[in-house]
Amino acid sequence: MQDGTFPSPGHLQETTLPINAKQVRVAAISARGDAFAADCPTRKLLDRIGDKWSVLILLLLGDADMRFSDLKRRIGGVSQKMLTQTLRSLERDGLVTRRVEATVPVTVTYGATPLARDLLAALRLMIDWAETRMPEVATAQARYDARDAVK
Amino acid sequence: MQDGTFPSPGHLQETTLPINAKQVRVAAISARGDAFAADCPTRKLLDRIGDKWSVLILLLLGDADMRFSDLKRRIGGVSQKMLTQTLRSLERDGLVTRRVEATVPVTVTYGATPLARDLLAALRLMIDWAETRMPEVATAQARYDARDAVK
DNA sequence: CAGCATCCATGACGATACTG
DNA sequence: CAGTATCGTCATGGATGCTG
Repeated sequence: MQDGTFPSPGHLQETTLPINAKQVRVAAISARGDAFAADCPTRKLLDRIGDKWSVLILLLLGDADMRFSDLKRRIGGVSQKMLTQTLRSLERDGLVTRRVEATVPVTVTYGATPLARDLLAALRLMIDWAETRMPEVATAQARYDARDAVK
Repeated sequence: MQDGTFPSPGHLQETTLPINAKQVRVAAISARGDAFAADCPTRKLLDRIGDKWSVLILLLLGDADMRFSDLKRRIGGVSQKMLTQTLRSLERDGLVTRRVEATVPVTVTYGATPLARDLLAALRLMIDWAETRMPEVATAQARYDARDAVK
């Protein structure tokens, strides 16, 4: 607590009066949401993007609306529980729409919202990087491990 | 803009264990690198991007080289253990450089590699989305929770 | 300053069984 | 078909103490 560089976490950014220059700087950044501050809600977004399935789901729904079973079939290794859970979270965040048709059995179709479509540009760039630069990462890992093994 | 297809680096391997025969077939059929297959190495990249601190670290190092203590000070809430651990992983992946100066006490400076700089474009787009669209997400959450509370 | 080693709580996640 | 409910496991990551 004596390092006191950041305002104590636990609450959303408050209207605490800046006392010194450092806090003024932090406050200025926070005006737009500072992902580096521990108490910024942006962290929640990173956590969401960071979970195991959100990105894959969004990428699929970015191409076309899909039914639950289609998503499950398309995403290798996802459990029914996690697919449901992740879809609920994405729906809650306003990134995914859920449409229910009262057929028998019931038909549920998911889609990406306009909000999600803007995010998709970034996600596609990310996946694109991952798929094209993967060999370089593998090479770097091999070299690191080799050097590590020698020692 | 979006073509819906990913460039094919053609890095299909059978090193990871498949879940069942059907998924093996799916992975084998897809001529393009398919991030949706359970055994695609791209998943590993997503996991890395997805951990709690990698993105924040990379974003900081994308702006300027930084020392360990600077990173720790700048990233709110990160523990020394996780900062070290994440930096090691990033270094192993060839995304971060580590330079040690034999001063007393020792000085360690981290930086982003060219490989990481290409990824940074995507990460910045992502953070930018998060920081600007956060209000819309918050609104969506509030509405979802309200509807949920009624029932 | 920049770590490493250890203990431990949390919760993310998978497997399984059941339902409208 | 598209879930809900429950249980168990395991990795993530925080707290703490020690070091060159």
